[in-house]
Amino acid sequence: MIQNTLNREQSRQLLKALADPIRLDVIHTLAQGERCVCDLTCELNLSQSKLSFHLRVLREAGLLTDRQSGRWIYYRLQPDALAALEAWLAELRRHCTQSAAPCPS
Amino acid sequence: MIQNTLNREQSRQLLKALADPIRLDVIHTLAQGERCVCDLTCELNLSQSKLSFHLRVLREAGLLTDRQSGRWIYYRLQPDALAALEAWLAELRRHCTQSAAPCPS
DNA sequence: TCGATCAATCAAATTATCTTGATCCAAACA
DNA sequence: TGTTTGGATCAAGATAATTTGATTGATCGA
Repeated sequence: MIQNTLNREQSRQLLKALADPIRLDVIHTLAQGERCVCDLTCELNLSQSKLSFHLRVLREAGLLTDRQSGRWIYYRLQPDALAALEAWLAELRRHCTQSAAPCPS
Repeated sequence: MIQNTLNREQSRQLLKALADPIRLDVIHTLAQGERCVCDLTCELNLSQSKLSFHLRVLREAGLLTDRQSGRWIYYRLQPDALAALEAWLAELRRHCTQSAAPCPS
């Protein structure tokens, strides 16, 4: 990921992709290292097409990349995407804390 | 917010709450400071019940707090929630980057 | 080449989320 | 007290996301 400031739509996609229990499981599993799809279906006990659906969401959000080797496809995490989201959050927070003056009661 | 390590469910709620364009608009508006609901409906051009729905999602995720003054209800951002999510992401990323050894091709 | 395996994709069914309009409640003011 | 206003909530309908099972294409081994 070249840019480190996400636009609104990119950050929204990342947030949405992460806001799902199954996809968080995938993320946590891949945090331990690269896996092929068939390993993931076993470890996470998911049907093939279900996993494939969630992998696509994560991939399209930029959180995962894949590579093919023979008949297997390996997925791995893209920690840059997490870093970018973190930076986006930090930026948002920076704006927030500047002017927190309450309205007069 | 007392704890600064979110559990899985809390972080998922935060992520989901933020993953919506209208709610991001609300967040950005409140980043400029506290507002009452009627101001928000004007500024964001939303119907009363629609805004109310989204405010509830944000409030229940811990991103907003409200206070009543007379017949108005003022909402304000809870930057701690953003900070907590940031910390959660950082922690996740820390786990990721440790063992990124790819499978043998 | 044939059969088996890995994994993406599609359509249909299910489930979750959002929107709309109506109703209700509390505070304020006449 | 009666009326108005700000805002939450509810039920019904609309839309979006997820799940399931079937199909497809590619790769590999026999």
